[in-house]
This record gives sequence, C-alpha cells and structure tokens, in this order.
Amino acid sequence: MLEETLLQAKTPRVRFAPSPTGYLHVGGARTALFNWLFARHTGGTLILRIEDTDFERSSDEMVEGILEGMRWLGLNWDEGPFYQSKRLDLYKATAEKILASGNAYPCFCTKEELEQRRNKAAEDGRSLMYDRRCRRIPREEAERRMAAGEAAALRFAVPEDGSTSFDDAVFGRVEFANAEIEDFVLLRSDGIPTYHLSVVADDIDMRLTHIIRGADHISNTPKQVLQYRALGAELPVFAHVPLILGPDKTRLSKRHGATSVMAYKQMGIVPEAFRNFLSLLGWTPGGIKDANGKDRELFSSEELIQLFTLDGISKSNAVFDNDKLAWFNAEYIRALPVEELSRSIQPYFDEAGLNASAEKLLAVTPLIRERIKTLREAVAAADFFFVEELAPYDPADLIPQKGDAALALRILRHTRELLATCEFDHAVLEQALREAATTLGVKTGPMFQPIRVAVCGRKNAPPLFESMAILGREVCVARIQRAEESLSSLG
RNA sequence: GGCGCUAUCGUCUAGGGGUUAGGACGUGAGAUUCUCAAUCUUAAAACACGGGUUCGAUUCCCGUUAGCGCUACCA
Repeated sequence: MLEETLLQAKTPRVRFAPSPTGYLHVGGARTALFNWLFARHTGGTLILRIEDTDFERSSDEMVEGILEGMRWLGLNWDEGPFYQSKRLDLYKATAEKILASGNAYPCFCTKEELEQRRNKAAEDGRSLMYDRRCRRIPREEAERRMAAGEAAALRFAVPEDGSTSFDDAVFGRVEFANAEIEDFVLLRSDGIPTYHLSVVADDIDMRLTHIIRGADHISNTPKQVLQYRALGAELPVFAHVPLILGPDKTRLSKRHGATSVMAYKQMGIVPEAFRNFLSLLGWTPGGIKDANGKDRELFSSEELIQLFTLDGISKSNAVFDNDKLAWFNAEYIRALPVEELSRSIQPYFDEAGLNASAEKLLAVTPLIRERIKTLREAVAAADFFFVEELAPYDPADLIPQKGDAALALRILRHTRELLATCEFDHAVLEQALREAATTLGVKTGPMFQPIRVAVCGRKNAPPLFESMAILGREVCVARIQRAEESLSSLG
C-alpha cells in the first residue's frame, strides 16, 4: 500500500498550456508533442490547460483551433481541457496566500503612470523595472486606500538581494540576481490574475511534476520559483525546450509562411510524418543506427515514445526546414498501403472539383505514390485521369526532341490505329507499342513522348502504359486524335 | 541598454581529450529508364574567434563575437 502511494507520487504529471490567442502553431505543437512523448514514455499524465486569462485576445474559435490541431497530430490528453478563465477563485485564493505570507503588496500605480515612467527611464538610460514605490506604503495606509475603493494591483515583493536559481533538466543550473527581477504583478487591478500567478497556482494545484515548455520562459522561471517558495510548495522539474526558428534564424512567425499546424494538413502533410519531423527538431535519441549502420531518422510513434527522454533535448535553437519535412512526408506516403493512401488523397480531388471515384483513384494511386511529396500534389500528378477535357497544352510538346511534326504525326496515327484493336492491358500495350517503334524505326524515347503528351497532356507523367490502361481505349484514342488535329493545325 | 541562454557541413544532428569529425535533408555528378519520379553509386560541404588547462584540444575553463530569448496590470 505504502509502496503504491509512493509509486503514485512519482508518476509524472505534465501539461500543455497554450494560450488561445492564435491557432496551434508549430512551436506549440512541438511543445505539446514533447509533453505527450514524455507522458507516454513514463506512463504519466498529460493535462491540457487553456490559458485564457487575457480576455481581450482569447477566443473560443482559437480554442477549437488548438484542439483540432492536437487531434490532427494524434496528441491525446488525459485530463482537461481546463480553462483558467473558470478557475479565478483559485488564483484569488493563491494571491491571498502570498499576501498573507508577506511576499506581496498592493500597488496603486496606474498603467498610464507606469508607462510614462518607463518611457522616461528609457530616455534617461535607467533600468526599466518597476521602482517598487508602493512597496513602501505602510500597510494601514494601503488598507485605508483600498477600503476607500482605490484600484490596486497586487505585486510580488521580490527580495532586494541574493539570487534565485533552479536546475533545468535541459540547461542545467540557471541563476538570476534578485535585483534583476521585477516586482511583478500577480493580480491586475480588476482582480484578474496575470500569467505569472495563474501558471504557478495551476501547476501546484494540478500537482505537476515536470514543466516542459519553450525556452522563452526561462526568464519567467525565477518569478515562479519565488512564488513556489512563498507558498511553501515543492518545485517541479523544469525542462525548457529550445525554440524553433525560421530560415532567417529569427523566431518562427507568420512571415515565414505557414506556422499554423492545420496549414500543414491543408498542404497534404501526413500527421505521422509531421510528428516524426517535429520530434527530431531539438531532440535526438542519440545516434540510433539503422540496418546499414547509419543514424536513423524514421521512427514510429511507438519507437518515439520508447526512446524519448528529457536529456536528449538539445540546448540550441533549431531552424525549421521545409525540405526535410517534405522528405519525411514523401517517406511516409510511400510507406502507406495503397488503399490508405488512396483514401487520404481523395479529399484533395473532391476539393479540386474532380470526379474521382474510389475505384479509379485506387488504380491510379500506385502510379503516383512515388511522384508526390504531399497528399495535395496527388491532384496535380493525376488530374488528367479524371478530366473530360485535357487542359490545353503546347502542340509543340508533341514533337520528340530529335524529330519533326511529321514524325510525331506518323507516330500518333500509327498508335491510334493500333489502339483500335489492341487489348487494353498495360503489358500488352507496352509490347505492341514497342513493336510499333521498331516498325516505324524510332527509338522508344522519341516514340513514347508524343503519345504521352497526347494522352496525359504534359511531358512529365506517370508510367505511360499503366496510365493508358486505366484511361481506356475510348479516351486514349480520342485524345490522340485531338493531338493529331492540333499538330496539323500547327502547320 | 540590462539580464539570461546558445554556438559541429547551407539545414537537422551524432560524437567526444588523440577519429580519415559520422549520418540525414538539400545541392552537384553518374548509373538505371518510356518522361518525371523512385532507387543505387559518388562528390563538395562543418567543429565561430582568441586565450588558457594538457604531452595533446573540436571536446574542459575563461573571454570575444554573433544569434536568440526575456525585459507589460500579454501569455
């Protein structure tokens, strides 16, 4: 029994705590992923908490967007979502506890006053930190003013000297001089808690053991450590994760293009591929070799879970590389069973307004699966299978490299006549057309090009004979005939 | 500006006091081929700089530089 409780006390509890002021972005998704991997690896609990105490900027729509992103990535959580906007009582009580411990004081300075002073300090080149003036107001006076209805924020009284430090699981010991830490606001004058208070109150209340979050929070951490102490609470393990950068090495943001996770779904990224790629941004299992003795990059979710530990997290920021993501995606696409791939690309055809039946698409899928890096690209790669009328193309494309229009015409006419009786099986077609090449005295390259362009409407296309077999006699003959016409009109 | 963090090929990274500094993406060349892909082979490509410590530093320490982060009654 005792053993069991001890064991339970050690079961990790982690959280992903996004602020619904935007969609789930790449950085947030990676943080969520790491928390998820850690929880699953340790058999711990993942809590989802929505940090919506900034009423101005938070919205339900954004919450839904974040949940959608989590679901798409397959990151399931065990508790929540909890909304901070519904837990205001806890924060108020926590603030009172800190006040009672003598580590906080009311501040009567208005936002405007503070801003003015900050501007002036900036001009004079002085420290921008709050000057702590309200800290010196005698308690009786402060109480009198509050009783009189004067608006007051609650600030934490940071020790004047000494330092505050913590041991980060990624960065090691990090220390800040207390003199550098501002008397930060816990409760705004309207009674709404700030981030500083609500994170700590919740992290304690939710009995979190590990805080895995972006490295942009390192500077906030001493403020939180101070509160843990004031509240007599045990410190969790902090693990700060390096940031994800854009190609220009500044923090990834909208001007780098897609940062919303759902935009990657739109682009036709496979969630498993995205997860694999993201997991290796800022984390490494440490030189796991594949069968050829090379470092592995492709890991299933199960392997990722098994391999994930905090000490594999790197300290330096990582640039988001779209090309590498595309490679991962192509790998996953190729590994997908045809039936599944076929189902996955169907929506993109529907969206494009192409009438792609499931059976035909299933037949087409193997022809394009090695030619696409995203699911969406399937449409561009295979649209000619599903259109009535081929998109206009340059008739000059029908003419082989070292040939002329007359040759192209001869090839097309011969092919069309042959197709009238030929069995529409790709092997039979191939044999017949190869023989035709011999008859016409042309090499296979120049022989097949006019046919390919006539049938597919472009120079680069999936394998010709398989494509023709799917298209069928009627369509092929008609398209070749059309090609002949456009060729003769060319002169 | 102040404080904090970081620094291996263009990018993601492995490695670690003595190595030909390894892999992956991307790039170049070649092979294959009905085009394009895929695949295979191959090439170029890195320890930021300066001091220490040491017989020996890319690795450990200190500086410099650069980059990033924080610097709100945002989160």
